[in-house]
Amino acid sequence: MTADPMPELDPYDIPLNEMVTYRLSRLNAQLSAQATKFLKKSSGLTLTQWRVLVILDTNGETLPSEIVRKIDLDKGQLSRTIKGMVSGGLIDSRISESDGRSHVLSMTNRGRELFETARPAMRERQLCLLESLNSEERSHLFSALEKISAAAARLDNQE
Amino acid sequence: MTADPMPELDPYDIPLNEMVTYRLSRLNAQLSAQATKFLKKSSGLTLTQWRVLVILDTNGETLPSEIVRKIDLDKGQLSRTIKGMVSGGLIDSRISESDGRSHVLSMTNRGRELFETARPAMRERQLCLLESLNSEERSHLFSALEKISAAAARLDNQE
DNA sequence: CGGATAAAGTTGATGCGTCAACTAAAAAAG
DNA sequence: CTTTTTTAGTTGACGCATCAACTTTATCCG
Repeated sequence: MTADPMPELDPYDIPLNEMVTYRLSRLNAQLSAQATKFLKKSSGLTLTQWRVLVILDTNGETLPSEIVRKIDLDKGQLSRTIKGMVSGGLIDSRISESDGRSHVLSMTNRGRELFETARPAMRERQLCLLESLNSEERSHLFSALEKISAAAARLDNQE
Repeated sequence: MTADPMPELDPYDIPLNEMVTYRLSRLNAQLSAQATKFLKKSSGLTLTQWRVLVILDTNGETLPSEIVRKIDLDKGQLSRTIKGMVSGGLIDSRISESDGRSHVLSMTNRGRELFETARPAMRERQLCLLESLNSEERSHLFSALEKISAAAARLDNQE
């Protein structure tokens, strides 16, 4: 547990004791800005709209509550996103017959069209990112992310 | 809070065709929400305010433009953050004598006080997160993040 | 059955992150 | 010394992320 050389850290220029968290946040910002740009250029979709369409594509008719569970999206944010997508004609929403609280969502033709427009670039991008790591590196990465997440969860609980 | 801790990956039809990016965004969300909570509880500082104070602590008097360069913060966001910090008495801002455009920032006593209040918990947290990985895992992680970032940059450039 | 409880969504507030248009001041170019 | 270009910072707009309060509808349970 001695100090080990961290790549690219100027000793006197380390901002926060935040190296790990800071790195993650920068990379995430870079990636999501890029995804946003790709989507905007190809289809005008936002990232959240895209994610909703991905779910609808794979699952068919879906409830907002399922989406919340699947991608851990805040239900408030999702509610607003859905509102926008319905009024933009990307999806339809109808009240479930079996549960008056639930809204059944489905893709419209227009939604499908935009989705298919965006898909190739998104797929290509995903592939390019994945291929920058070999499978060992990838599994190491996922394992490290998992460990950090677990450590964070422990911190949350011990409070 | 994840629904599927590790969604099964079908290499052909990737579920959220976003595995890497999605994972990173979730972990980042978890970490930054936690940092926000820690700060709110200990000192009432926001994450950005905290980062600015960290810089001022390490560097002493600093210009906004330097902060932008150091932590890659959007200058608009920084401008607003500074405005709030000045009006909250956390920092002082005076026009530079050598450059009428530049604002020299410095921590006030109150800013220092809040900073020192928050620091122990933040330090402890950072340590706990770092210690969840051994030094080999850590260097692998950083290297993987670097590779992904480079791949993303290549994608940006080839456009 | 009827009251407590939980789940599905909606809405408001706040912070973070990015982009673009703008002002003012400094530096470079001519 | 003026014109042009950069740089510092401000402001507005939008999307993403979280939390909290609230309404409506289902469900649990005595």
